[in-house]
Amino acid sequence: MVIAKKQINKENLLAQGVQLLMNQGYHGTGLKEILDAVQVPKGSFYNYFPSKESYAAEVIQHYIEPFIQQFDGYLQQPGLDGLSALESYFNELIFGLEAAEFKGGCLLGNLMGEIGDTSELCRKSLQLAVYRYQSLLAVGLKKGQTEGRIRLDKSPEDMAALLVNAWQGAMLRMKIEQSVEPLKKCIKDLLGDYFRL
Amino acid sequence: MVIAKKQINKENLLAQGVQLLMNQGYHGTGLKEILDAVQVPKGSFYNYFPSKESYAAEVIQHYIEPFIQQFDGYLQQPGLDGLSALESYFNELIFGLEAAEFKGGCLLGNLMGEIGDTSELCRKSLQLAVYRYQSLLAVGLKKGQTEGRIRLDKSPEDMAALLVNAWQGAMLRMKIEQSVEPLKKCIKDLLGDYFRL
DNA sequence: GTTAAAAAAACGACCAGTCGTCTTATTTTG
DNA sequence: CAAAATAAGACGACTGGTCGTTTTTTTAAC
Repeated sequence: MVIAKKQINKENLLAQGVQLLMNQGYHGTGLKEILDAVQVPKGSFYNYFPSKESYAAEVIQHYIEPFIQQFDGYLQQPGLDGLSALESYFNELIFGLEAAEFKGGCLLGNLMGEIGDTSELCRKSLQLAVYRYQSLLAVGLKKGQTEGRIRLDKSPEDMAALLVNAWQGAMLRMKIEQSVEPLKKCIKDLLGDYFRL
Repeated sequence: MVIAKKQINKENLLAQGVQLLMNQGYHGTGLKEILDAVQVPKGSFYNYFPSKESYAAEVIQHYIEPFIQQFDGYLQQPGLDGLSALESYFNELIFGLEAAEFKGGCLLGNLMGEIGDTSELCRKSLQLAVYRYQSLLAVGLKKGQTEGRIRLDKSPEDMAALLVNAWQGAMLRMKIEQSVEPLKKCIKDLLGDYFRL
């Protein structure tokens, strides 16, 4: 099958884009670098994507999916309450970022800052990705509320928004401090204190 | 005096750099664009700065100064307690960002994401700028503590760090939502609730 | 007239995107 | 069914232009 090969190429392009765009940014990454890495000829790129901008918009969606799956895994785990699921999930993230030596951070945060208000296409894609992510975190927080572990006087959505925002900021701090300490403090402040019943 | 002209040129370059780097990012802004804007010939750039990277590192410091002055103004204002100083300051920021139609956001946040872990020079500059800013916010929080308006069981430094992080995240959200709502919620959650006694 | 600062010109490398060409599928026709 | 016609996909060379930086020339200061 040739159609399969095409899907594989596209998948490879997206996966490589996640890595390169996260580490070097949108304007800091050339198409050639991406194409060389996945051994796709320059001329073929535009058979897969109409433009670099549209490609980046797809990369954004491709990036967030695993995170949603990962947290959803914790959420579905029987015998694990919502608050513990959140804690376990973020601890795993922190562990991974430490192992990766704080490289890259979050593609969403990086691109929001770099092109969040200059590329309409990417802005919409970022909006959707963050919304999906935040909504899922809100589910975990709501579960924690019904289980009596999380305060009830704040809406899950509002708490999720604060959690996402503080986490994004902590990721930026991680990058310049070269340490996961900001991440740990962020989770401790919110999940370990502010959100707690 | 010719030395004065040189200082003016350098100042103009830095001021223009703040605007362009904030709105378009590091890799998204060419030297030519900056130089054209302040009418400095391209060949002259390296009489002012050794490299683009070093220039950006200086732009970062040039960016944060007014914010420090602005908040310090509120802090010095007699009859204004620490918590109110923080609230007034951030409300003024929000007002300004709304008037500017959410453009740019925060140079520090944007550059932390884009080049915070690829340019060592800028990393150090960002580190210093954030540290200075956060320390000043901590002074305001500490003042609020002695005045009995802010909780005492958390250190001013830790609260300032959380405030900076959440604010950075809220700025990113502002850019993609094209709304100051995230900023308002961020300040309300932290200054209006979590930090309060 | 000598020295140092300023600016023009030039540098190779790279940018996103397009070109015509060649190869492979798909469809049409007998 | 097979052969011919057509369309779609793959591809590397190339486009004009811009990148950050360096070299060379011009200008200004003393």
